[in-house]
Amino acid sequence: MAGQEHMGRGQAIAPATISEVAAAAGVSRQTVSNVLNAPARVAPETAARVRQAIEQLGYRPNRAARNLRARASRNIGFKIHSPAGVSNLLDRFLHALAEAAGGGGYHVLIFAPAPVEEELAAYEDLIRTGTVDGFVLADVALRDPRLPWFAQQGIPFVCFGRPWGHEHDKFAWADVDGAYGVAQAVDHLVSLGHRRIAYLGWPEGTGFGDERRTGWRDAMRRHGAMPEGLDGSCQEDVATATGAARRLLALPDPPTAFACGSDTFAVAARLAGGVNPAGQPNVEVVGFDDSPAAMLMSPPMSSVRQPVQEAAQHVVGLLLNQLHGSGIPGEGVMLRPQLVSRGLSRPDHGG
Amino acid sequence: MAGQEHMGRGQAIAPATISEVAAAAGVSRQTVSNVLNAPARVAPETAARVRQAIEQLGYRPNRAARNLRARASRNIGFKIHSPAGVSNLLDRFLHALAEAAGGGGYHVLIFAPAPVEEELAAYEDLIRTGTVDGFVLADVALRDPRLPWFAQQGIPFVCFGRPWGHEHDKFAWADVDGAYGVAQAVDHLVSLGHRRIAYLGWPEGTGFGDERRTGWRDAMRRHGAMPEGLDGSCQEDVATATGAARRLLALPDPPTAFACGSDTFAVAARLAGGVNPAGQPNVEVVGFDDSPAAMLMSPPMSSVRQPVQEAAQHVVGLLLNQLHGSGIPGEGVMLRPQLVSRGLSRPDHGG
DNA sequence: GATGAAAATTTGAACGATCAAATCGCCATG
DNA sequence: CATGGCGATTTGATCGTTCAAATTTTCATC
Repeated sequence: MAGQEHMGRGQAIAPATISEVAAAAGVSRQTVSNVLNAPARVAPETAARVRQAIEQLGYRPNRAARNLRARASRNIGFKIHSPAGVSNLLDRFLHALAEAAGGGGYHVLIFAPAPVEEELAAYEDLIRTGTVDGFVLADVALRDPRLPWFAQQGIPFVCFGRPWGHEHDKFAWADVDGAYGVAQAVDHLVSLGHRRIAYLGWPEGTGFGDERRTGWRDAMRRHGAMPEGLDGSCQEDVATATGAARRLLALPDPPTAFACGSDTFAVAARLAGGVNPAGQPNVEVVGFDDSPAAMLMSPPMSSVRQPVQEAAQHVVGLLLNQLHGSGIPGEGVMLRPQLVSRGLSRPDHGG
Repeated sequence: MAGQEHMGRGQAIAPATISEVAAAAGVSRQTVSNVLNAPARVAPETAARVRQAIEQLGYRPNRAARNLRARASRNIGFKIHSPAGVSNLLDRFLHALAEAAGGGGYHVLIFAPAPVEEELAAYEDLIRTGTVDGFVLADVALRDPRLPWFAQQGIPFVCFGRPWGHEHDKFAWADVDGAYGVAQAVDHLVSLGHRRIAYLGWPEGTGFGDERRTGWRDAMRRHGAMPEGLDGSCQEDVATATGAARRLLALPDPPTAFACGSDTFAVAARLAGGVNPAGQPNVEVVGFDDSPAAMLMSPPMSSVRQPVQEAAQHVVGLLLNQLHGSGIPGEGVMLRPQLVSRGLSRPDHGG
């Protein structure tokens, strides 16, 4: 009975080798290898015999030996950074990344370089030792110096996020259209009856933040609303952002709603707006990232959700294309986020 | 000039091998190896010459070859699961894990088995192929069947969380004293003048949740307060938990404060309690996990913070001990969480 | 200067897989 | 019946490193 049962019970694991399988099946090493990697070359009965031996011995090809011979690790490197803010975007992305990588026979290897100055050295080390075949970058900054450096070194990589500050068609990336997302937020707020819609997000210079702000401004103009004076860009921490939102609300003609660059900003906007005697927020707020906190707030908050799963799939696809030689390093994929609308959506609001 | 400069610029990377370094330094392969792995065996001037050659060629030992020879991957496997709730505990843990592993020359390899039924097969595969040397489990359930299975298979592993439902001294683990944490929360609430302190957490059967509830009950008794009727255990989603909290608040002698099993429960308790005309919450709530949301709430919420960094360090230490033969698989480390007290802490609260 | 011990270095083999080339067996064809 | 061709299988070499054992060098001692 070939079986599901485990054979060695309780002992430390000493996996079978290809030679042991070959001996058990009465064939040579190479034939076993062919059964697994080029079944067409093997006669059907031989293949069956070999497969049975594989089952019986629980054989699985050794990864290190394969890697050595193939000069490839089948690992994707990902630098993990300390989480900040309420968003769990990176969490979701990492999960999706592991899933997508697994589909292609790859694994995700995470690392956390202790001092920042050693970051480039850490990347270089992982590549030179053959620990990973390439990288996924999820924290691309404006004019990120890593990108040209990677390219110059011939290190394969793909960005989750556009290479802001560089020519987009020189690097591989998958990203979400932030301008479209914020425009959706504005459209939603307009449909609720709002005209004075402020923006709360990062100050000029983050790339993705600038795009989101542009999305807000363009959408406002499209609706014939005036964005002037309603830009509340500031640092992404609640204290600062709450202050910025309060300043806007103290204007002679204050905003009745906020479109925000992130859920952290959105939380700040809600705090600044306060609640009316019925416990309802005085300002309508739409966040970005759809973090768990958005749903758990009272009342729940609308937020723009990024298609993280698709993004991860594209990122992995682009990287594998590069690794298998069939892809160019200058390829971009743009995805559309989706507004998750929450709340009672009654337009009898401001005024 | 031995250098920081990179040498091959723009070309695909073809790292130097140990033989090339040996040739450049005029020594044999083994001497180069010794310089790196057993410097005491090499004459000082020879070592210097070899080191210079290493620098010049940018040599880094190939990981696959090392792994093959050493029969070890120096990788720690970690199954990543979809995030849920406001807590970013796992995020923080994963970051700390990668950091701790890196300190010991290891890396963290994450994977996400698609269907749950294949989970054990996925673990087995990673071990049999030598892709990882052991596992860290951060999602140990009550009577988790993986633990005895791993032990029986001789697969090294360490749990972040106690092996509830099994004999604790049969497995390796590091965990945080949940009872102590909730007791701290109760102490804090008592010091604020509260006596009627309810508990909101998971229903019987999670292990860690049961311990936290016990911590609340024991602390209440220690203070001479009566926990009876104030246990609001229910599923961990906001709708359900809000309902449970409301039922408690509707009692003839309602609680004035809540100690909670997680920040998600705590958010629900705050929602159920509502705010007074001044915008202040009607009930005092202490959460667990100190998620970003706790700090961002208005007013900020106290929460019990787990020493994730230390936990990760211990987890890695215990695993490496097992892998290096000097550790037994039945060792546990208990850590103390710390209450992060927030808010204006004015004791003039309850009726 | 011979002797031996200790230090320094080198050689050969092995880890487990796959690639490339060689060999074997079989059958159709002339 | 020799020949060629083709499918199936095997052999030898190799990926880059480290272990174990062998060898060479150094140096103190008598």
